[in-house]
Amino acid sequence: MRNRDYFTTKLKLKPTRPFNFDLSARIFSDGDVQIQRYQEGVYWQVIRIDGRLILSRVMASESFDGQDISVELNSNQEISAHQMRLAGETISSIFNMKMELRRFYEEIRDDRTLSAIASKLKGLRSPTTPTVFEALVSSIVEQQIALNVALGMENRVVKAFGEPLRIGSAVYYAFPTSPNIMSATDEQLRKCGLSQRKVQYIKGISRAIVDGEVDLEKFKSYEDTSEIIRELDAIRGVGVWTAELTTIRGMRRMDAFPADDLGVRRCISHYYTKDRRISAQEARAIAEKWGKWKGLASFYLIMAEALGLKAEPLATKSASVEHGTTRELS
DNA sequence: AGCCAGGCTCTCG
DNA sequence: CGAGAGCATGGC
Repeated sequence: MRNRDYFTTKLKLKPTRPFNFDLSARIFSDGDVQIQRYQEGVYWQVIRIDGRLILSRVMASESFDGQDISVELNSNQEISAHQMRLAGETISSIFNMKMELRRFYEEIRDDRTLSAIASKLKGLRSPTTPTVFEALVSSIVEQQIALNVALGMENRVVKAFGEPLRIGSAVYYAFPTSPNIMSATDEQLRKCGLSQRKVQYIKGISRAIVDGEVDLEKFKSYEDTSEIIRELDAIRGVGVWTAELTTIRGMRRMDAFPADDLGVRRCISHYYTKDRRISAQEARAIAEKWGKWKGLASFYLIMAEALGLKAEPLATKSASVEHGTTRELS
């Protein structure tokens, strides 16, 4: 369909159950309106399909249980059926719609603390970036500094080097590709707030990708998550923490467990040791019960803390989650 | 004002 | 080879 100066088309998605779109998208409530954001029931961001930019608007669809999803695509060129299918897969991937959440809930059944939290966050998915590159770059920017500070820097980088897409009177930006980053000067990247070190890491990785020395997408086909972490860790600027976050956020590896992460440690100590600070080793011991789902379990704890869920909720209050903005964690 | 925040590398001893 | 300095910005 032609709408003024751009094309628009719609498609539907059927996530595995249970799926709570509002809860899963809420992490993007504070997102930038020109990059990715969830507001008034609609999530939007630019995705790249066949090298072309498409604005995606995602919302709950009418279905028997209210868990199906409707996506509206806007582009400057006609969108083929093939591209629609790819766009659907990308959106499905962003919200982890194919993840078998029920397996996770079964696995943690013996952990009453986490089970209580999970029952209040039923249907929550952890988000995934469309590319491994995006997860890796974001994680590097987030090293050491406060999350809100890092997110501000990331948004500046996206607006400075990401490709713009004009839809109607609005302009949106796609996350920069490795060639986009490689062609940026150090000074330009520094102006986004990055340290000289991080500029070197990010440009070095981008150059290695463009030169064909590194292929981040290939890691998705690895069977062993720890092998991915080992190889990522060998890259300059990437340590174990960055590698773990990259596998979780960029490859849906829910078995990775970022025990060194300050936020994860804080959440575990909040819900398991009455806020007594714990070592990475203690954190690992507690996480042992979560089996192959340690990464998702960590995400649930972080969301629980962000939403202000009580430590020992058993019974009384309803399972509804208060409306409120949370910090963007993806 | 100064310290710390979801690390990592490089340099010393 | 272990310990420590240095780094970016913003919130407290």
